[in-house]
Amino acid sequence: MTAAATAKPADFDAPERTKGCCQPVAAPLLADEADELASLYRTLGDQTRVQIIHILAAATEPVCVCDFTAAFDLSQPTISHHLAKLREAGLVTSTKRGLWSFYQLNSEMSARAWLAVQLIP
Amino acid sequence: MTAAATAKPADFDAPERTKGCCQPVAAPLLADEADELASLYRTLGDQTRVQIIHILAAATEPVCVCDFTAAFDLSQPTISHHLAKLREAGLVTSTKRGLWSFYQLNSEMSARAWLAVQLIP
DNA sequence: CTCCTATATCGATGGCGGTCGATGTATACT
DNA sequence: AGTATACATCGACCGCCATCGATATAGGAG
Repeated sequence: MTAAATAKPADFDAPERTKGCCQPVAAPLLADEADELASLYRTLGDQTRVQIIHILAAATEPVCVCDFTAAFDLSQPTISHHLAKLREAGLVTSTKRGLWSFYQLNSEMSARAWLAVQLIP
Repeated sequence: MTAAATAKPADFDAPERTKGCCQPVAAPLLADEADELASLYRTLGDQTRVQIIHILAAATEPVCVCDFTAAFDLSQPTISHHLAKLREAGLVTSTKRGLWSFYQLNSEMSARAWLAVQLIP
């Protein structure tokens, strides 16, 4: 039997070739762009950092580090580590005020990052 | 000197308390919701999976696994692993057709996942 | 100056995940 | 039957990262 004569068992055209099935696919993203995107997602791929962003998004003023250490059942170095990750990713900024550090969402973050952050309620 | 008498060195009100600086912060997200969000981000936090989503978003028909193995410089089990991750996350669906498996974006993925996927050009 | 507090940084540790080769499974062809 | 192909699964390895205790830094209080 020929392939063309058989009824199509699904609703999309199967490749006609009987050997190999390769169709042309979209050109890959530039490695830099794909890695930058994946890096953004990876930054947000941690429950604690999601909660930190949630708190910052709801705050009307910069939030003190001590408030984060009080809000999570984690050590102070771990909180500092997560805040540093968010800072390095450009998602938050920090200002020192005496002994305290205050964090807020970075108003100048990339549009892409802003959309990603907005998924957090 | 009293704290109230000093000029404010920044443009937001510092906590008046001299001991501790804790302000009320937003109630944390439910652990399940935060973890689900972080899990979604983590699924997209890999360059290869970003590229796979990019290819699927540009495709007009389901894409054969062999096209992915041809598009990446990775072993076939690794490609299968990434596709399985995307499938478990509900971002893609697969259909078998003879020897071949075809993948496409899951048209029924959650609204949140859809927005996250849309960040990939 | 001396002590205390708040935060950042350092080093070590444990676990998760990307990767691969080997193998299993199912389908097609002879 | 037997063979070949496409894909999934398994087991192991290895690097990255979240976490912690310990320490450094720096600013305020006495």
